[in-house]
Amino acid sequence: MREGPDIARIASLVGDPARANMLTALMGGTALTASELALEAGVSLPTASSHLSKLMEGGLLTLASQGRHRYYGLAGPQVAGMIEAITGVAAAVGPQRVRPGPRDAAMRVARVCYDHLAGEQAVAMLDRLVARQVLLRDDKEIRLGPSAASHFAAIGIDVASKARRPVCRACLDWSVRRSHLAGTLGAAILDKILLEKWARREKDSRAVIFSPMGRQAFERMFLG
Amino acid sequence: MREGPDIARIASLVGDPARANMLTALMGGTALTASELALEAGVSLPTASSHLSKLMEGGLLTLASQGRHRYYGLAGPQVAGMIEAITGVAAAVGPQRVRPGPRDAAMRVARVCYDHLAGEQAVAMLDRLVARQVLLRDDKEIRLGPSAASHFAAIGIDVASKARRPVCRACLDWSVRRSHLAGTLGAAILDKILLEKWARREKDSRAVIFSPMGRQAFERMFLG
DNA sequence: CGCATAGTTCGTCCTTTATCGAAGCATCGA
DNA sequence: TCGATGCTTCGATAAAGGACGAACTATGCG
Repeated sequence: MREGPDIARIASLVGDPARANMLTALMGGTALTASELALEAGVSLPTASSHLSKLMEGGLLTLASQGRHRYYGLAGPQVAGMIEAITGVAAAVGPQRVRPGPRDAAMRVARVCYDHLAGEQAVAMLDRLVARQVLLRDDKEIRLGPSAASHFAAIGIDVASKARRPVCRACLDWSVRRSHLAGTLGAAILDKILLEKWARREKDSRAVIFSPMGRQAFERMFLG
Repeated sequence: MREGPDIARIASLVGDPARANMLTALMGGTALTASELALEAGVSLPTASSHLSKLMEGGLLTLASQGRHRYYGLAGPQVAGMIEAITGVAAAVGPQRVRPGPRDAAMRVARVCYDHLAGEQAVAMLDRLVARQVLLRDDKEIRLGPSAASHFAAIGIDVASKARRPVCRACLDWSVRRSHLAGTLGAAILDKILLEKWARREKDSRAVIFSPMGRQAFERMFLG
């Protein structure tokens, strides 16, 4: 009964625990089926289906049907950004969660944030790239340094801006409370990490686990 | 029953229409009393009071008691950023609101976004400052240009970074879908506009109305 | 064609919570 | 000290919406 966009409608979609768990799961970047999301949210299939249709109707999800599988994914970076913003507030406002647990510890070290790497590793990487002046940062803004093109070309990443999306963007890390690298460059680096099998995705989690070899390679490449 | 920060808890706080209206009202940047917020949200005083204590408990608001008045305000820029992010998704997802109305038209032109200016005017200003190289922008990142210090000093704004907050930050405008200027510089410019009485705040709204004289002065200063 | 798997729809139960009137505190002004 | 105003707490009511089992639809496989 007031102005502007219907913010309560969107927020209440995220405000249900089952739906919040689904959205959080989808922050991993890969689309999931209804059954997987039901498991993830800890509800029955019918319940999950009902939630999913609400999220669809609200425009927060996209649906890709492949045979008898229906893959649900986040509707876009804007939605992902909103989830991260809410996560940030939730983390800042109340460490009233007890039991950090081993799952959370791994998440703090390295995890996927929609399409790029987040966590302590990612924050350290950005710090190092800035210290070496591959990237330049003024406060929270990041841009490419003079040596960036050749530096990333050497490891097979083309830094020439192609998409409408910014090449590098700062993304506030909810666990460390400092920025890590997002944007197409952040996404490309995560691709590289997984392609080279330096790390693997933990099943049913956003956590990213580096192998000992992979960690060395990553550190040589980005933290050296 | 899963990982990380309790995002559903925060989102459900914003997910109630009455509370959403209150938070939207507080995006104006000024703290308001419980009665004002009750009016704003269209609910009775007891109902508003109940909502406010929930928002307080959730850590989204701060409270300043002055005599028998109790002023509620947003807990900080992080909360404001979250609200803007949700607003952005809501605006992108569904222009299913009919009746844009005169209120909304004014809002699109110029409005307050927590502590800085947003809307078409603000977007135009940022564009112009970038074109004149007072500010430099790479994609979505903004930093000061060489002439920035002297340029802003001339109109009484000290650009030397003092607070922990970044001097300039990009903030995505939900109506125009492009960035405007936030950060301490954005806040200082809004202060200037109101101090010089180039514009006034519309009562009970985030809209900012420029006077004819004020508009000229503003354009001379920032769009010239 | 028939069975198995993936998913949605329907009907019903039940918890959650938003709402307001009335009464209770607290602070100000005289 | 005594109203008056601003706000909160209490108690009762009503409505919204989340949960699941059972039945239904659709796709794939043999």
